Amino acid sequence: MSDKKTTKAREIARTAFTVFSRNGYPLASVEQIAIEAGIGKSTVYEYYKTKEELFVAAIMEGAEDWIADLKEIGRKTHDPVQRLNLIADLYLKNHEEEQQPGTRMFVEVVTQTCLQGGVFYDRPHLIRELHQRIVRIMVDYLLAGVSRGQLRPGIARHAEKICINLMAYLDGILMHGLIEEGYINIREQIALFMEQMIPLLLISPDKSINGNQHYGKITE
Amino acid sequence: MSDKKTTKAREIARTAFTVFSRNGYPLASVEQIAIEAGIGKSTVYEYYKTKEELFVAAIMEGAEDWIADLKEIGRKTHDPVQRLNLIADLYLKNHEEEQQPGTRMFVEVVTQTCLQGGVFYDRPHLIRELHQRIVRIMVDYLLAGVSRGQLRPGIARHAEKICINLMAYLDGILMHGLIEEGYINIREQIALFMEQMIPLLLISPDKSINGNQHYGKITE
DNA sequence: ACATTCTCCGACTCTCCGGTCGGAAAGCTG
DNA sequence: CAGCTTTCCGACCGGAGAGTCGGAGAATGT
Repeated sequence: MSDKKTTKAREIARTAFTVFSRNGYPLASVEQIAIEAGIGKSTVYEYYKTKEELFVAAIMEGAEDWIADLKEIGRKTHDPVQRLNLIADLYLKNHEEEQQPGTRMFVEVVTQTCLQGGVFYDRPHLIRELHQRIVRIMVDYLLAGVSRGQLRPGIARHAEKICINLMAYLDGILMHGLIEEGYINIREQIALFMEQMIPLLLISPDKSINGNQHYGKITE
Repeated sequence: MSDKKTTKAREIARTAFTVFSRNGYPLASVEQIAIEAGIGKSTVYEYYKTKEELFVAAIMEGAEDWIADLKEIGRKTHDPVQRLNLIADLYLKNHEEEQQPGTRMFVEVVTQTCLQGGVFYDRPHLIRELHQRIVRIMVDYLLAGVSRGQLRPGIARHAEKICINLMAYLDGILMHGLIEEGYINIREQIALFMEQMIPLLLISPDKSINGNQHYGKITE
């Protein structure tokens, strides 16, 4: 019974995720979520006490998927450069997905975290913990690259900063992609960025040999 | 009379800007804006037909300030590296300002542009034009740097992409700053980024001489 | 001082939506 | 089938806020 209940609760949270990402928290009505989940509005309240609680559940559901994808990369390859490129691909995949729900939800999270009266305004730790779990995974990838002798030892000290900067860039470019849909070519933007960034991390100063071939050369 | 009227209209738009940036579009009530502007709610409607129209005016008011600051940089110095660092400083200033209204408004603009029912959802051209004006200014700075022989000619071809990437990064890191207030040191993050980025643009491969001294050395 | 216009706003309406409640339907037990 | 529990939901409540309206009061003109 309780098992059945949590399954249904997660189902509702998934539907909620799509509706929240499409309309944003304030404009997404519980009724609309209920309709798309094929249930009555009151039924939603059997599973979640408030709209806020439902939103938190929806975010957590989405975040766990994201983190799972990130960890999957670590299993797919042990080459640090490959890993970085796959991370960029993960963002890119999000961008190319219909409606870009992931990016929109990221924007929504930022809004709800920093705005007075936002859902996460009084629970910033929830978001911070997610953020740090993600950073941690990426830092581990960089450090593993140093251990394997492929990345410069010097970056170990800045590993966290580097990862945060990478995330910031990728989040930022996807947001610009939302605004300038069709005008900016996100794939090329990211390719250029990675092509410039990765050589800075490599142990060999000879970029032409170890350079990033993942997206093909962009610069001359 | 008409002159007086536009002055007051702009005054209202400025107040609206602070309220929208603090509470976000949906939660900011016209009444609250009226209170903070020291006028009655109905008076607001003398100047703006709808809440949406007021929001657009508020955004435009803020954007013009931002663009003016950006142009000011071009007048202050003609050194391209200086200019880039001053652009980063402009973002940083925004971050260090109380409440970070600029960043919040950027988030709000993204939300209102890409969400169904958002204010700019049906007028994406307004945002796109602003975006392109900003990109254009930054591109001109890069091209001027190439002309003066300080930046590599090769970047001219990618100037727009480079500027968009820089903006994406800066916007992204400020957003992460909103989430992780106090945990991430934005100044150091940006310093690291600029320190890595600028040498890639310089004509001389000798980074130790021409390197970016603006924030001081971060890497070893 | 009177008329006219302009600026302002208090009080109202109307709609939307989060959340509740009481009871119907379905499922389980014996 | 009868009794009990669990799951569901239609109908309602209350509050918030966008936008309206009619008139008060100030400013301007004559």
